[in-house]
Amino acid sequence: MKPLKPPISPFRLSSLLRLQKDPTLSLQLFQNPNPDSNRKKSFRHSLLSYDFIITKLGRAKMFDEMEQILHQLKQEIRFAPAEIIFCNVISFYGRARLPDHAIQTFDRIPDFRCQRTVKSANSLLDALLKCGEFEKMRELFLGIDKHGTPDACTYNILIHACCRIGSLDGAWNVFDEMQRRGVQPNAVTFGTLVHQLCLNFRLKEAFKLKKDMGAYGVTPNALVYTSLIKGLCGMGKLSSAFMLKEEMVKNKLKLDSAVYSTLIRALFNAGRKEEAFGVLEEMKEIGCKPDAVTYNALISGFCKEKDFEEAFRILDEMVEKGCKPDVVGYNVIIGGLCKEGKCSEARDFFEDLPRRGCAPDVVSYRTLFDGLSDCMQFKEAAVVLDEMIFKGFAPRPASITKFMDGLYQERNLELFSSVLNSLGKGNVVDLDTWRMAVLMVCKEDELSNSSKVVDTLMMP
DNA sequence: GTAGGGTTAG
Repeated sequence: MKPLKPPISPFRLSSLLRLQKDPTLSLQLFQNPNPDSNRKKSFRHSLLSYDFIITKLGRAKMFDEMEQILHQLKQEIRFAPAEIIFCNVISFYGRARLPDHAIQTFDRIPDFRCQRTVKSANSLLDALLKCGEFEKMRELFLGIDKHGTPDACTYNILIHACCRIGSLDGAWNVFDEMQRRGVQPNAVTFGTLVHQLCLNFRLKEAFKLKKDMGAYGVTPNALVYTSLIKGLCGMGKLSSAFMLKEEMVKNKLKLDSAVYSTLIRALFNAGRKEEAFGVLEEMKEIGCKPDAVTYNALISGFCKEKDFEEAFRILDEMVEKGCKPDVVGYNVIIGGLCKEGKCSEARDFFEDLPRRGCAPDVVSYRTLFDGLSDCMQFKEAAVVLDEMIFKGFAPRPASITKFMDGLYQERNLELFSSVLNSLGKGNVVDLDTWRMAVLMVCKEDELSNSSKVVDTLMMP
């Protein structure tokens, strides 16, 4: 007879949950902590366990399961959950572009015997920003006093929102407004503004702001420096960028992989590959581990040089060094191969992604679709299109136009009609593209006589 | 782990 395992304690469960990487296994553990036990008495989960499981499910976008746990948490009268749990849930929904879910979560916080403060309001503001719901952001901000006094974080999100819509003037207005309200700008405020100035190639103003920060009692941190370094690199001022890196060292700021990835990319773009390897060496010397972004910069560099052998070698090196290649790196290779007309190889590589433990994302599909389309491999492109629509992704409108135009040039009526069908079903075509397709059909007698195509177009 | 930076596509 198998010896009975002693039942697991809530405390032990929470530490198991913390260590469990797989969200599905975590959920099983949470729902059935004592599989051997016959006791059907419900397990008294700790608040920490709830916290862990909700975070894991949210990160994995397993929202139905997460909502189920939240429902269970609501029934627990033993404790009142901390607000941070809801802040996290709101930001998960924001990242997943589900603004209504984010709003609902915020509205229901009091049902959990938890007091809302400006923190969850800020989380919602940021989630709405990520979803591009600017009108809803405005609404929330106007009524934010119900939940607390706007703090630096609130204003920083608003500044970020202004930057997103390209209004630096608006950002400065918020910057002034926060000071009128007695809220001091902090490192994040300046980091956001400097970054935006650099994006707009307004380096001079960015550097002036870096200097002016001191008057607010804020010193430039690594993020401010990284923005400036990237800005300089973008203007081709590499030696200034390197000088800034040395200034970071002088100011005892830790150099991280972000700084180095920027420099490596810039060196490759400037055709100074050898120096890029020198930078990589320096990283090793100071104990800064290259991460996926660093390696991706190298992969991108090699792809631009059409040196795919080296690009693939970097992938191997990543695996060797224990750095998991990510979807961005794979997308770079797919795009690079397509650009060189090697779209069959790109497709083979794309199909190999699952085996390599990577799920293709919307960029992977779009890149491959565009590549096949450019190579006139319309049949293959159509297969990719169907698959991406099935996955809930959509091609860029310009890609569809180009693709349909190619089919039209080839007089490939059959594929034209079946693609229209897919596009209609997937509901991924905007009105302009649809109009263009109709026009193309009508212009072509041979095609317009085909009732099959007309039927497709008439479809609701 | 309420907010800001680095790699891809556009």
